Amino acid sequence: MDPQHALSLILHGCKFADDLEAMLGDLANQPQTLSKACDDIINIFATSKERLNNAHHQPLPLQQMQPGPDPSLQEWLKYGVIAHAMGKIQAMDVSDSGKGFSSSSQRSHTSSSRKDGEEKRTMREPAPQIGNTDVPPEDNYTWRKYGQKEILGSRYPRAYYKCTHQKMYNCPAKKQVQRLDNDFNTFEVTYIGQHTCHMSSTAPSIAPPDQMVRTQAMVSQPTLPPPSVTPSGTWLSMEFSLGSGLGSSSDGRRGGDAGASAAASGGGATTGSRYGSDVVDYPVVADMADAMFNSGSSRRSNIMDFIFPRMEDKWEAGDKEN
DNA sequence: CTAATTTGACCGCC
DNA sequence: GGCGGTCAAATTAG
Repeated sequence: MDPQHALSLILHGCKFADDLEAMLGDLANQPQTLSKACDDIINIFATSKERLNNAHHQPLPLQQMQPGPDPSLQEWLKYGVIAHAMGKIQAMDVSDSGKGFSSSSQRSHTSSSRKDGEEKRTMREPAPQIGNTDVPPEDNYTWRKYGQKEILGSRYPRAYYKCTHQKMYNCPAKKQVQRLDNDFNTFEVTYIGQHTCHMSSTAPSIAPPDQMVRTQAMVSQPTLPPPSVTPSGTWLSMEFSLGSGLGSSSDGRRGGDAGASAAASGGGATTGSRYGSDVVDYPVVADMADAMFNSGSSRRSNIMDFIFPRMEDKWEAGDKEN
């Protein structure tokens, strides 16, 4: 129904607002961006209000919003000013204005490690603004996380993966994933060693890193998201799935950090199955939570708490089928 | 129950 | 000695 989409809109608005709050500090010196963000939030809420009021008049399901009726709205949902703002911030942080988010800094350097000639390929993977921001490149291999470490001078931990079939096939392939400290939506992925496991089941074929780069490049293009893939694709959308997953799959997790793993279960693993959960597990959510809630230490739930509890079941019923 | 993730400990290199 | 990388026990998820 439409009200439901209105609700999701509201959630988007809440999230934006929350994100904005978290980024107030960073945006302080960008009044115009702030203003625009406010506009967006206002608009989102206004639109959702309209939706609610005109629910019966013009059903405009979020999933089917085609550019036309509400292009701007769609834009907020897809790329959100805040996302752009963050890009700007990051760009500023990086200290040059040209590069921010979703630029084309695919691979940076290729260096060979000193240890026994193991090849080491490092590449930057800009996390897409659309779809699952949390999912670093997908390379048709399945990885198993075997460690995570705080790296000196980096804000974000580095995660260590090895090929899932390492034991069976003695596959030496490993990779390290780490977010740039000044660019939370850019992953630096380092591949070490080559896969010797060309198994058909999980690893369809030899997938050279290039292919992966292509994949992620495709994903990271904010231009034309495949209409069918991401209905409400946005860097926020996964957080919504997180939200629903959180509420549904767990009635209050263990300690405090329920978010990440819940997101993992709900997050989008596209072709590879495990891979998703591997990486999602310290996803941008956590990252953003870290980066954003740093200042305020406010959880993302203040407003959402009202909304989520009763939305979850609806959502999980219709929205997610994982 | 099995498999994967988490996380502190351990190890080697700089 | 500090740091990055890996191991492995404990824990969690499917």
